[in-house]
Amino acid sequence: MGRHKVTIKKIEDATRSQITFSKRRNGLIKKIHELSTLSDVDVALVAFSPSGRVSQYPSDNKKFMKTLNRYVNLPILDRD
Amino acid sequence: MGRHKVTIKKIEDATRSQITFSKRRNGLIKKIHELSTLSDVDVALVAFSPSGRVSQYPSDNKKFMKTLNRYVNLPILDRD
DNA sequence: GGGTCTATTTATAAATG
DNA sequence: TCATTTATAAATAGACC
Repeated sequence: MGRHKVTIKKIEDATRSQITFSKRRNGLIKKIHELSTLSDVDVALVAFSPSGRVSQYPSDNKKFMKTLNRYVNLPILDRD
Repeated sequence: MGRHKVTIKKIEDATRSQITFSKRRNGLIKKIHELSTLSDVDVALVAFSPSGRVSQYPSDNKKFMKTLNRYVNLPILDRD
């Protein structure tokens, strides 16, 4: 989407990579919030930026860790 | 997007909720893959379905746990 | 339960403040 | 950097199989 069609491969230009990361991370977090709300489910996301900073969803750490722990404590056969 | 505009609130009908979950989860995982590839970054996702089954990204458990551990070991001040 | 179609909404690439 | 604009690509709601 956007002015041009984009091929999904690593963006070598660091500036463009960072800009794309910021915009798409925002879109991703919005979509996760929508999925979580619409279907009333637990979702957690961790995303490292090109510079190594981290974003998470949900922003509340207790809720975030609760979802991760729910995953970790799940019998492996019930995963995916 | 789609035939009608949708309000972001819990879908009470269980069947519609499940269908929406499946479709949007697929879209979400595609977008995460794109972000991860375009900006060459680590991203991890956990999503529980309405019936309690879990989906994850990346599907490879070692890569997945590596990203989670990278997060857990990060100094709290470097988060978000 | 997953796959296809398509009208329509939404995300976003590039350009610009 | 961070926000806004706008043309265009992409996601998806509902219907169907």
